[in-house]
Amino acid sequence: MARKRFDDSNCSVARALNEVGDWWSLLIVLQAMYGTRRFVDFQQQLGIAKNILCDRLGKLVDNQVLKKVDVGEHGSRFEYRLTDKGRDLFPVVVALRQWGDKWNPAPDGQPLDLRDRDTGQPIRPVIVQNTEGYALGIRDVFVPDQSTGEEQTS
Amino acid sequence: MARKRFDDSNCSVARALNEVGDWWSLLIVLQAMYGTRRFVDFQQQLGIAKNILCDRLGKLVDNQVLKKVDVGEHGSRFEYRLTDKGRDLFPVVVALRQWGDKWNPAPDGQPLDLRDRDTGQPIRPVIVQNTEGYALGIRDVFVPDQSTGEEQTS
DNA sequence: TTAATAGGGTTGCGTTACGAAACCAAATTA
DNA sequence: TAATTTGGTTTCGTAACGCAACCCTATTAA
Repeated sequence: MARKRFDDSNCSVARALNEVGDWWSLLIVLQAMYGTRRFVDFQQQLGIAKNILCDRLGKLVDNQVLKKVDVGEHGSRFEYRLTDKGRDLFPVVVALRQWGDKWNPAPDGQPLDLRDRDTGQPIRPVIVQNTEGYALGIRDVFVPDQSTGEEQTS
Repeated sequence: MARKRFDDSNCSVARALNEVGDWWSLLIVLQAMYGTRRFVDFQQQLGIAKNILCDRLGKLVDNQVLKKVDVGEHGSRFEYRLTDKGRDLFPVVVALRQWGDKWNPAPDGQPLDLRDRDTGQPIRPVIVQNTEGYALGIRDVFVPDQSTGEEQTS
């Protein structure tokens, strides 16, 4: 049977995964954040098959994560650029990177650290915060019951 | 040919996606964060085929995102519980949820909001921050050149 | 004490997606 | 005019997905 889709799921995580939840899409977005814009560059930097890249770029454009721009310059006719929606995946990608660095450190070297362009300082770990900015763990949050507004035990 | 794997990739995002980058794994982790622990509960709440669930739970246990606990109580013999590594995916999941809520809002209702158990206030959007706590976008960060320590243009 | 039920899987099998290589076409460049 | 480059599409073998059916062990009900 067909692979399950989550387009109409009432879970926003599922809907998000429906757009960027496959093997390649997030990596393409990551490359785009590094500045990659052209088809061949994505292909070479990711080592992805062209038909798959084609498919993913198309879907990402359909989902408005990327936009396809026609640039009539010297052989490279199109560029794929991040939209605001795509750029908004920055915290997701950074959080995922930090998780990977922490729990599956690269065998051969130091983790890639991102730094603040202004100060040159490393960035903070991405965390969930309450309104005062304090870190929250899983047990520190709850989902309010829609009907009563009361706290419910998870 | 075999599906591409990223086990030994020097990119930590790729290594992270290798563990939780498929359609179901992150949703399983999400359910676990909601408190689900037993096989049948995962199955019913996610609507996932049993063999797929079996496979994913096994991989998540192999990757130490979940741990399988033998509980000899009244028919339910095993529980799958988050490890510290699994709990550390909290910011990733929350960031993904917020992205999904923002850009693909549920057709039928309000977004699920998480609240601070202590104050009852909604949580903040997950962002990337510099050492002072200020928000950073893609263009505000750079990857220092390993050899020189100099800033490089992205 | 046997039968029924529930939890947790495994097996088969058809459908779909993935991925490498080959092929294609428009636009440049040599 | 020929050779490249960019951006694709096609073909086809392999791997993964997903449903249904079956299986085994404990527990509960009759």
